[in-house]
Amino acid sequence: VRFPRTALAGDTLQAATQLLGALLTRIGDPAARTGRIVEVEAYIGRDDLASHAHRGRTARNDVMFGPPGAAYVYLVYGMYHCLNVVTEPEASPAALLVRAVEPLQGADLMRRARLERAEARAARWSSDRLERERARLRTLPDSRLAAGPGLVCAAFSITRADDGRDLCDATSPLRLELDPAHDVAPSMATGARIGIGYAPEPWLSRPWRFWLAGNPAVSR
DNA sequence: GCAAAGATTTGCT
DNA sequence: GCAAATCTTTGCC
Repeated sequence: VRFPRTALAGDTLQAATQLLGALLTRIGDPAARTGRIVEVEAYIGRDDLASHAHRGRTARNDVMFGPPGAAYVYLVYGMYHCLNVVTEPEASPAALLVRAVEPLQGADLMRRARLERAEARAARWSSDRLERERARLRTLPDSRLAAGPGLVCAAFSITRADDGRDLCDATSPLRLELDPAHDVAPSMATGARIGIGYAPEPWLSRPWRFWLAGNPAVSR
């Protein structure tokens, strides 16, 4: 089922409750990778000192200032990509960081994507380090394949090339889908955002992280 | 131009 | 619990 752009066009905290439980799909040929979004974080407006938008519009965060439904993808710590879903109307910079996804389809492809990423980087590694990584990935449970924002992008092969892509377009190779049969309300939990120690209060403690309590794919 | 930091993940102490 | 890995973006000179 198509994910309605209207669910992202308004209040970001409201949108978070819609995005939680939705499906993220990467089209492949012939197989696709699909998972349920089980953890998100909201970054809202120029005032939010934890948000990339707080210093205004730049080349990197440009799509945050654009229309809702676009993918905002950036590189953190020089090695991990993070996927955000842009919310709120144009010129109102806000987004939801996709922190964790529970694999539903194509977990084998996600595992392979994680492995290929390690192999691509292995040129500068010792041979036993690569071997250890291979062994670790072999025994990693499916539920941990995308259990973190950097891991979501590794498992779904998301890079800066996907920045700006329309996630609400039903023909997009990377897109959102609604799962009407799934009700997240009973297990939804909220808390402070993670990894924003640089931000002062009250932003540091804003309960803008949402997750499905008890789900094995939630980060940490 | 250059220096510093970062919406992370992993492994070791 | 702490530090390393790794490189783009940003801010300041």
